[in-house]
Amino acid sequence: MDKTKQLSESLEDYLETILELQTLKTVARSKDIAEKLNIKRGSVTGMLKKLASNELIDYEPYGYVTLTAKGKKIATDIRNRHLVFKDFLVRILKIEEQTANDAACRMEHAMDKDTFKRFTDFIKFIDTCPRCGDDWLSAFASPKAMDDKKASECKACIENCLKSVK
Amino acid sequence: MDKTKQLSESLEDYLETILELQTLKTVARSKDIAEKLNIKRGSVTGMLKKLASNELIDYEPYGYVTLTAKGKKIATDIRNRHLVFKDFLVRILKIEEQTANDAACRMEHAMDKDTFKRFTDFIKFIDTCPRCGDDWLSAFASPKAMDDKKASECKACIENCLKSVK
DNA sequence: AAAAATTGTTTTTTCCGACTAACTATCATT
DNA sequence: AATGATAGTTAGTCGGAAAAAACAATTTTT
Repeated sequence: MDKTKQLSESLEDYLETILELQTLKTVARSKDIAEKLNIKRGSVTGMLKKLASNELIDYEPYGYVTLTAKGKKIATDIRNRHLVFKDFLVRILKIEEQTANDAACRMEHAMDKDTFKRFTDFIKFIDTCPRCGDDWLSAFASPKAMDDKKASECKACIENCLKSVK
Repeated sequence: MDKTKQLSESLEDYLETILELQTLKTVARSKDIAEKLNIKRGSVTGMLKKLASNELIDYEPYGYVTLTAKGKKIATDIRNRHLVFKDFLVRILKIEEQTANDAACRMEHAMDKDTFKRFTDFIKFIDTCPRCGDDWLSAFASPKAMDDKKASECKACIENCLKSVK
């Protein structure tokens, strides 16, 4: 069992899709996989075989596809990455839904495990540290955020922040 | 001139590498490109032809490779993305140099232009807003960052922050 | 300038992941 | 149970990107 072996982005996407279908519609059908991934039905079979040969899914011709424990772990992992990046893009950077989703789809493959962990920690930090509350987030989101600010404004802002944590 | 045409990640990596070599060693040699990208010499030639046919580099067999204006713009763009991500990973998330570099290599292809702009704005915001100074960064970096904090600690922290901006 | 070493190219092969088209199994309807 | 519709599979092809091996040009060394 070679833990160092890692999947192509493509195979990761299949796993993610299968997980999604499996939870959404209780079962993953080849046709739906094709639809979600925007590829043709015929392309799916071969990939399913590949996933099966890696013991990531249970699959036999004409049968339904289900994730193995191993496959589910990976799939859940990737979905999680997707959600974290999308959340970051939408909630913090204020990127529009669909654009964020597309970017998240690519970002989810880009970080090693440790780096991703660190990233999630950072988001959590932002979400819990009182020095970056909602007002802070909106300050960034506001159009004039990047303009020069007078020190006085900053002072007022921090005083306000201080009040809210008393 | 089809502006919507976009390059594969692979071709983008070639451009980035050529730019790097060009600035580092004044000239990009096929062999060095291969080395940087960890591929064999023989694979480079074909890609150079492709880049040349897209008018992104000036290239003729056995000659040196240089970026055209068009190619240089793209290359600079990508290098910029690389640097921004790497800086974020190293300076803010405190990821180790080499790991950060690898992740940046992948992230640099993942965001559309607007999303990336927004990301850089966010970093700039973090770097200029007095509510997130160096002490704030270290607070995240410190091992106990993610532990629960007493409100009193937070209060003291913000008071400190306030002082420094007076 | 000739020999040797280095660098660049060509050609052929391989792998991956998709497509098309034809075929087969399964399901739904009557 | 027969018919047709839907879903899944097979087989062959293609494009992209890299590899390997053989060859050609260019430098370097002497």
